[in-house]
Amino acid sequence: MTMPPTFKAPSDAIDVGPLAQRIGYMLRRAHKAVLDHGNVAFGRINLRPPQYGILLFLARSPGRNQAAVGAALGIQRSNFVGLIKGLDKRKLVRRSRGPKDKRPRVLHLTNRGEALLREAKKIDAKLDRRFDKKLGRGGREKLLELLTKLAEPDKGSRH
Amino acid sequence: MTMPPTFKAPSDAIDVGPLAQRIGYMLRRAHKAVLDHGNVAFGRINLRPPQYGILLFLARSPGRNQAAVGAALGIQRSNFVGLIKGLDKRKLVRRSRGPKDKRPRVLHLTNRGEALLREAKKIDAKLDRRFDKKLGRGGREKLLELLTKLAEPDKGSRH
DNA sequence: TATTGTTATACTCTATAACTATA
DNA sequence: TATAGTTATAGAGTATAACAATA
Repeated sequence: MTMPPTFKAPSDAIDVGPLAQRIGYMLRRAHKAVLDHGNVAFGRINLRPPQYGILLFLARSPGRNQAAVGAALGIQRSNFVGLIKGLDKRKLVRRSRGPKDKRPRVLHLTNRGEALLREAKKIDAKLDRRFDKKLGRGGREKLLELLTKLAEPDKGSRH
Repeated sequence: MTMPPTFKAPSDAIDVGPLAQRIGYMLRRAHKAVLDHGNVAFGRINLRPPQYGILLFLARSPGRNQAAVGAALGIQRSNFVGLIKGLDKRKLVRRSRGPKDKRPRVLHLTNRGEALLREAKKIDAKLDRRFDKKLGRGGREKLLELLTKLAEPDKGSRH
């Protein structure tokens, strides 16, 4: 197994050696690549990817409060405030207070929000086509399956 | 396809609906989960994951300068300074200046650096075993293959 | 002029503590 | 007292500009 040192000098691919086998490193690189694309694409309709996530979630599960939506998306409620305020100011979401419990702000998409979401979904589909081209047949489904397993909380973590 | 609203209330799994099918979202969740584990594990030997990456890279490719190592790891040279200084202060790496070109600082692992890297590799292997358990047989290899494809720069991006 | 390392700075994402108003 | 939203703040990670020394 004595291998000669590899110097993949020429093209734009860099030989990072054993790093290419590290899950954390490759997740970082892949996430950044995908995020960069998302920022550019959604930026055209003035949305950041997390805000698109909020719209998408509210279309399916309207009527939740901020804490619930934030928890589902993995965003702490304090950090959620800025995101949702941005959407509120643009009249993409409605934050109503119920007459019974006046603490929670119940979230709904407005008509404008639904319209923008339709645009955003087109952008998203375009992004997916680009990624599908890279990942190959069945690649996206397999990737999502594996990422879901990684993201699941540890069972019986005796660490 | 009229599906009833899904309320996966009980366990710790949250129903995020269509978000679970978004590559960017799942990459973010998976990356964070893996990073959290890495921070805890490598924190025990006072390393942050990017610093482990530097040691790993230098063991395989010694004698490069900061800009080269940073570029290979996807870290800008300005942001690389703090990371490498931390390793230098702990005598894990040597930053020498050649007599010919006095600008670049040529990087090598010290004996201490090699010793710590051996410890770090054990921690890394332990992390991998944990991830392998989640990912199942062949999961890690497949995941790395897909992430590599995603991280590759776009060819002929006509955007 | 270009390159290497460096500093300073800013912006995003994330994390924690503390406040308010409600319950 | 507990909860929901909010504010402030701090820490990573990342990005850009500018500078000094060197080539």
